[in-house]
Amino acid sequence: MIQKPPGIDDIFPDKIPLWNLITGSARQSFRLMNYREIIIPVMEYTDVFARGIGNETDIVSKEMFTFEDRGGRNLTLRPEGTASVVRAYAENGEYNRLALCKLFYIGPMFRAERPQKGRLRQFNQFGAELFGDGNPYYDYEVISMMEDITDRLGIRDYTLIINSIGCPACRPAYIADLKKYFSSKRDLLCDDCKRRLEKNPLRILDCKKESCSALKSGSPPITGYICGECGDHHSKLKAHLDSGGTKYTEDPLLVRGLDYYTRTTFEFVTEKLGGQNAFAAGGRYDNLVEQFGGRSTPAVGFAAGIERIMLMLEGVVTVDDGVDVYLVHVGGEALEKAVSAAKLIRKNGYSADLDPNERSFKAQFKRADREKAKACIVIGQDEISSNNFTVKRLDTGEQVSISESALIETIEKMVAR
RNA sequence: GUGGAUGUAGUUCAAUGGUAGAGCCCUGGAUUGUGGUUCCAGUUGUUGCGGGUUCGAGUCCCGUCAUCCACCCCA
Repeated sequence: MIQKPPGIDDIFPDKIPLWNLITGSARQSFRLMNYREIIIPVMEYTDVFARGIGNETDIVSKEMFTFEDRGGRNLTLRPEGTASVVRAYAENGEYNRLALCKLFYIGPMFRAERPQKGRLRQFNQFGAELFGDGNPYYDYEVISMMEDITDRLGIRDYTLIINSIGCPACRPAYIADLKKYFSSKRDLLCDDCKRRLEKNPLRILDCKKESCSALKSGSPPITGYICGECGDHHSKLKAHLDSGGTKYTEDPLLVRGLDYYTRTTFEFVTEKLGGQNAFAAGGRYDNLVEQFGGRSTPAVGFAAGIERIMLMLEGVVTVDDGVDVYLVHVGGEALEKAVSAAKLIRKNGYSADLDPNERSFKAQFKRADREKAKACIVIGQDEISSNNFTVKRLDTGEQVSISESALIETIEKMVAR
């Protein structure tokens, strides 16, 4: 038996209603906020991610699907969306000129991690990016957009965590002191953190080892370092969140695994996903467009994991999408009548299905039931001779005999919920 | 990448080292034109794969692949 590679899943029809509910809610929310869709490539030059996300990050250093194509180009399957969108935006002069540019995307991402609950090697994200304005209102806008999507989906059991990690003007002093602090405790750190101490001391704050966690409380809080402008930005964001009625928790220890963030970072976390507690996250990245060779452009955005949201909604949301009409026929002549009736029904926008084999009424009704049909049309000897249709509503059992001219009207009544 | 657990019918699970089974699902039927409930009957297996031990392996051992969980990391 040929199998799929590890961590790569098929999504079968029974999951599609939930999938559509989630992506549909996201699209709806994006539309209301005036974001427009962009479809970005599934692979890029490796450099897009290496420079965008940061060479020292785990994503780039050990989680990418990277390969050489036949022309000797070094390509990578995208591990996230932001770097690609920024590359597309910076590369396209038309869009790069715009004073303000709001984009969203939906699609698969790839990371070569060990699969487990809520963590796949190919997974899907939707996300939004805004370019061209550093106003903290827009940090609020993308956060509230994700809040709106969870709201539409009926997700209540989550926490929004926010933080400011400063900017290139103020962060270096913080990192320097952080390094100083943890260096004095070096012997107590785990091996990973000893390495982080050299390469990216901020990441130590993300370590979940108890021994390292215990040291965090004594570390200098970032709040004491961020400059006036960053502080002002952060309080304005909080003011917007407050007036929008958005609940949040401040966590000065929230640092994210991608190097490009400046000022605002945020995460939507839940207890429901086991080890993988974040289902959406994002932040501001004011220097990334410039890094990609575009003109200096402030930007902010977020991404959400569709499969993780599906996990949260499983069992809570049930959607059934059966066929509208199932045609039951007996006798060769009846089949032809069923075929033309089915065509008429579909022409009027209702789905219709039938079994072309000569099977008993009972068997066909059973099939109709399994297909979750809302109504059946019965065509047998009686209907042939009277030139009528028998239409039966499956939930109530109500049944009527009508002429072809009344067929669509009758179906409309029975199929409407 | 590290650690632990688990792989038997489509599915959920049984089977002291001694002939591979059950529920659900699926197919058909219950006096031949009506589904969902009920009753009856029936189909379904290279026991993940490859070695080894044994008279004999689903069961014990080794390897391998995959899944799940945790670490790690992140959406």
